[in-house]
Amino acid sequence: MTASRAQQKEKTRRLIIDAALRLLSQERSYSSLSLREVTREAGIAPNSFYRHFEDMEELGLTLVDEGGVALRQLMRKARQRIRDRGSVIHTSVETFMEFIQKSPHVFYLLLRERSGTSLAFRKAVSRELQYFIVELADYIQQTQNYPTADAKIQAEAMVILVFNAGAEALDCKPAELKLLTEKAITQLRYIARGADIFSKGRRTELSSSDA
Amino acid sequence: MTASRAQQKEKTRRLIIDAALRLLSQERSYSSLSLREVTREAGIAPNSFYRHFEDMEELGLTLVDEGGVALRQLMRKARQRIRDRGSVIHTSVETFMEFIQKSPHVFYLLLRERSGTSLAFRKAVSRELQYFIVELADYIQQTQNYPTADAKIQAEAMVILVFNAGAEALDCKPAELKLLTEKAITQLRYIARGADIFSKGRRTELSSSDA
DNA sequence: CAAATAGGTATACAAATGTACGCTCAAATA
DNA sequence: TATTTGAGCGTACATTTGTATACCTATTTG
Repeated sequence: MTASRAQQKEKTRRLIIDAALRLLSQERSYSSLSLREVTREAGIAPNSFYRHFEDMEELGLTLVDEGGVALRQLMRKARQRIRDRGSVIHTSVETFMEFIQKSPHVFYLLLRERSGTSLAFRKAVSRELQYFIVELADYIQQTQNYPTADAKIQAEAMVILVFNAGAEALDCKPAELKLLTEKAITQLRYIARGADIFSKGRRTELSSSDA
Repeated sequence: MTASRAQQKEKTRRLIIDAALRLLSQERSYSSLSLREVTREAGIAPNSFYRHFEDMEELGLTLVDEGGVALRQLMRKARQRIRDRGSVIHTSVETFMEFIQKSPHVFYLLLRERSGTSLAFRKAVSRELQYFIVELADYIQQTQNYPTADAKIQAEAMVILVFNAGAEALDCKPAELKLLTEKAITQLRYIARGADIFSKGRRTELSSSDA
């Protein structure tokens, strides 16, 4: 029952990843973490870090990827809920807010590195958000059959606003959380409505030229 | 023609402020600056820093305040332009994008500290953004006479989207900048349109109960 | 079973940081 | 004019950092 070398290594790797994630908070950004700090928290020697990651940047990108996975799981859950209860906007926003409450550490990372100092990080976070945006745009396009470009612009605005609401949620008392959620929902409804009006003209143009 | 003591002190203070601002870039956040680094850039001794600021946080908050002043100047300019050429949305977005091109250092600061690790910083940036939001909400309320709460929610969404477009602009080639601006304008139009539809019902309710 | 491999550690060092202490000397005050 | 004040500097020190080098030892390989 001795663990294989690969298994043991993976285990330590996870120690590092979890330690880094644990250290993230509203008062602590990833870029402010030192290598030694992470290894200390993980309970290993500083040098052991290098057996798993080239440097802190590589670990960071790994964390962003992990965050992306968590986000996509969330997305799947939201889709399920939408099928069950209808109301895309309401369900999406609420699911996202629940996610932030449940795993804030991941959100700290994504929120900050999205506008951080490392281009690699910014790109990585942006890539994760694109999954959301594309998926949402698809949904919009299917149910409303807008032009693709319009749907994407709309989806992007929505994701940004929800993300922003999440950021605000971190600083607010639980009592205000509901209000905040409602605000985001209202904003998304504005967009949905507005985009609908704007695309209506072009949509009919398209269908008549298609016909 | 010898400088008074107070004048000299103010001069050095500016050296520090300007040095810090100069060090900010897409690759360098305020929180990553060291006190020594700033004084080195300013051309003074490390210890002299303390004659002007308690610590780096105090300097940072000063910078945010300065940034706020710059923003409000910009806002005034935008208002003037709107009077001249009409089209609130188009003019506002373009003015803001010009600002980011012209003084990106201030924007680096606001962008990052808005979601940074210091509550004091987050509050400071939020306060600066509120000026924008309130002003915009006032404008909306006056020209469209919506309920106050609705106007504010709408204004907030708009400011966030413009701010976000600014952040994206930092990473994009000058050629793509125009496209990005147009995207933001479209998003704001969605919101304006959508909010209009939504508030229409309530607006008539109000005026009939007033009459 | 013997040899090679590789995850983990201990020690060590140069670099950088925040800041305490004490000094200088020009401007302000009395 | 004599005294006080305070901005700016130089030195110093403890702390933390990333990482180079060498070593140990359990697993894997031949």
